[in-house]
Amino acid sequence: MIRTVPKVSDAHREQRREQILIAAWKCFARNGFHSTSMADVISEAGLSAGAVYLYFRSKEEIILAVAGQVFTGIAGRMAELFEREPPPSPAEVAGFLIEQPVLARAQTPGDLFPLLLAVWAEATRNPILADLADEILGALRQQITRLFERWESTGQDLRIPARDLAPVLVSLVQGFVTQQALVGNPSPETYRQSVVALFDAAGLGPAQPAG
Amino acid sequence: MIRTVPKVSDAHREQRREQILIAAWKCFARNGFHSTSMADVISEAGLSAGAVYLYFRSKEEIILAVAGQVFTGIAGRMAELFEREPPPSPAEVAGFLIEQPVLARAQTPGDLFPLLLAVWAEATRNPILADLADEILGALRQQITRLFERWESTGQDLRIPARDLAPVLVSLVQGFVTQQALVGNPSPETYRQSVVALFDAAGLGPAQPAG
DNA sequence: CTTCCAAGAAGGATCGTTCGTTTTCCTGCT
DNA sequence: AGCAGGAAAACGAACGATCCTTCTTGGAAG
Repeated sequence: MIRTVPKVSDAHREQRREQILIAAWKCFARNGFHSTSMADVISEAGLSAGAVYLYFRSKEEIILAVAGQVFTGIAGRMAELFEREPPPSPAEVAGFLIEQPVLARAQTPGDLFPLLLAVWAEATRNPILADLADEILGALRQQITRLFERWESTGQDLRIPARDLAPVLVSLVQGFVTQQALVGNPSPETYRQSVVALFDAAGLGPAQPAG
Repeated sequence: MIRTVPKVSDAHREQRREQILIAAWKCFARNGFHSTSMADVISEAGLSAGAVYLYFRSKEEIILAVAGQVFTGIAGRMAELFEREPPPSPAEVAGFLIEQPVLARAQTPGDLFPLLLAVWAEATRNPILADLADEILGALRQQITRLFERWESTGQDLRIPARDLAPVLVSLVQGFVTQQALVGNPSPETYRQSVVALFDAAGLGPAQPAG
């Protein structure tokens, strides 16, 4: 009986997909989704057109894969924060949330921040990305909300409904990414300090751990 | 002597340009810059290809014109705030800055917020737009900074350097626009109240208008 | 009649994708 | 162990579609 055996292992196959995604990431970060051609991605990956289309069905599929990595990559970085005990203060939460994209930026193949702006813009018109953005953003807000509620349950006074304050935290991150991508400042340190100082002044600190 | 007389007045000519820009605005807000074809703009304007190219040299020129309107339109709305006497508190400034894009959104031909995301994304790779963004954002920050300094000079305590707090205010607006464009919430009222409450709690209120 | 605006078909270029061919590498037999 | 067979992977030229732009033609206004 004749059995067809995979030419290369699944691991190798997954590695090839990663190679293509990294190339696409670089191109998309540099020129956005619609100004990079498949020829750009193919050239950056050092492969041929036919090879790339063995691993991805279309350009759209590559876009969705990269955008998905961007979303889940950043969201995944936040996970640790939400498990902390005792619950950190809003000032600490804000400081942490601002730090993460900066750390992620240093580890990505292409500049994360312009790519993030491209993903947000694309999510306003691509239904699949819109659903993903809704899911990720909703989960992030909900986890921040729960963190605030836990913080309140330790006897602290939030003064603002937790679910209303969460989007403000998210804004502070999104706005920082936007301004950094657009004009390259303010610096992460300065910005984080200002935000933390604001929350401290609002009685939503301290950075001092309760204990 | 033969003199060439304009067939239509300059006013009419400017009106035609506006007609095309409004059509382009709608298309760009719906599909972004690079996913709308000139055929889309031409069709939306109810004109012919040849006619459109009588008033604009290229698609790029239309993109720059629309993006310029978006930038200067929003920046222009803020102008009144910076003239106020006595200087408004940071809480009032924040509330005002958040309100303006919402008011502008109701007056634009197409949805302003997705278009704004597209403009920001495009500004990260188009040098001309990058310069414009740098100029507009820089001016906005500087005017906010000056407003804070004036507020401090009335004896109030800002607790954070004015030039460091300004980008935080900008972030709160950018983040709100981003979240509204992505998931349609939070509502302007809820968001503005939360931000104002935060600044009030930080001693940067009151939101009560002077007068 | 002259002049200019508008129209829309056509041109030239680029794009995403496919497909026939070549190369590579695993498998099974000698 | 080494060779032959074959299937999968890689290549890259080519295709059809779409894009931006131009240019010729028609018509309206002064």
